[in-house]
Amino acid sequence: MPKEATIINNNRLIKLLKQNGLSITDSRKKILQLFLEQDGALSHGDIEKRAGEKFDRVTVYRTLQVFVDKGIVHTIPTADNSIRYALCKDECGEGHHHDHHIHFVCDTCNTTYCLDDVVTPEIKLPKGYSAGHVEVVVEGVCKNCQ
Amino acid sequence: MPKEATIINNNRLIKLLKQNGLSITDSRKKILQLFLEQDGALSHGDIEKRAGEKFDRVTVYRTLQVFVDKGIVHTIPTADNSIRYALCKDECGEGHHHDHHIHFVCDTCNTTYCLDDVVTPEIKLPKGYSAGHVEVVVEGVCKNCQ
DNA sequence: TAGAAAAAAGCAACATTGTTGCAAAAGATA
DNA sequence: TATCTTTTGCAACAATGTTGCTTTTTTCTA
Ligand SMILES: [Mn+2]
Ligand SMILES: [Mn+2]
Ligand SMILES: [Zn+2]
Ligand SMILES: [Zn+2]
Repeated sequence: MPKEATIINNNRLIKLLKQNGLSITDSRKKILQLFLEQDGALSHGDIEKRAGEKFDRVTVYRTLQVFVDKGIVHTIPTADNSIRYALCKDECGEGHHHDHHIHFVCDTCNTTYCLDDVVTPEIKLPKGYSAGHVEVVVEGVCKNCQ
Repeated sequence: MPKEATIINNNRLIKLLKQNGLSITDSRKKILQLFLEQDGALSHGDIEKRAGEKFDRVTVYRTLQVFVDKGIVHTIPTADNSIRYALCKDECGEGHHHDHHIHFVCDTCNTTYCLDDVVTPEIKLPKGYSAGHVEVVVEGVCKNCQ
C-alpha cells in the first residue's frame, strides 16, 4: 500500500498534466515529479540521471519539449551551454510564457534558482531596437553556500 | 601585392595578438579578423564556416578558448544552447572580464549584438544571495529589421 | 639568419549531445 | 473490452565537443 504523500503527489501530477491537456504517462509523471520536489532548475542531464535508467533519452527530450510548449516549464540560458529547465510559477500557457523573474546561478554549488520575487528590470534600449523578452541571469553565491 | 587595407589590418591583428602575449599564427589572425570585421557576435559554427575549410575544428575550439582566457572575446549565453562569442571592448585581461554591457538577440535576423552603451542594471537580490556577475540578454527586433 | 626549443595545428579516435523515422506499447475514448 | 490515438523505445544518424599524440610552425638565441 503506497504512502499518503505518494498518493497526493500522484494525484497532483495527474491533475497538472490533465490541466494542460496531456495524456498521463509514466515518464511525464516522473519528470514532472522531479521538478516538483526540486528547489532549483534541472538540466537535461540531471533529469536523465534522476529519472534513472527507466526512460529512453529521446523520451526525456520529447517530454521536456512538450512541457516547454505547454508552459509547464521554462528554459534558463546559462554560460556553459547547458539549458536548465524550471517549473513555471506564473500564468504560462500553451504558446506564451510570462516568466518575468530573474535567475541565479551559484558559483559554489552550481544550483540554478528562479528568484520569483525579483522582477526583471526595465532596460532602455538604443534607438531602433525594440524589446521583447528580457532574460537576467545573476551569478554569485547562494543562500546555502555563504 | 596586398592592398593597403589588408596590410593595416594585418598589422592590427599582429599587434592585438602580441599585446596579449600570444604567438602569431594563421588561425588566430583569421579568427580575430572575423571578429573585427563583424558587427554582431559569432558562434563556433559561424566561425567554422567563415574561416573556410582552412582550419581544423579542433583549432577553432582551442583558439576560441585562448581568446576567452586572455580576455580578447567574451561569451554570450543564449536560449538555444549555442554560445556566441564577441570582442571585448572593455578593459578585459587574462583571468578577468569586465564586460558590463547587455546583449541583444534579434528575433528576425538572429544576430546577437553587444550593446556597449547599455549598462547592466543593479539587481536587488533576496537576503542570503550575493551577486557576482550579472548577465542580461534582451530578445526583440534589431535596428536593421524594424 | 640558421638551428634549437617551444608552441600550436592537424589528425584520429572517441565521448557526449541532440534528431529522426518507424514499429511496438500504452493511454484515451466510447 | 475493442478501437483509435498518442507516446515510447529503438536504431541509426548527425552534430558538437574532447583528448593524446605527431607534425608543423613560430619564437628565440647564438
Ligand atoms: Mn525561472
Ligand atoms: Mn558583449
Ligand atoms: Zn550554492
Ligand atoms: Zn535583426
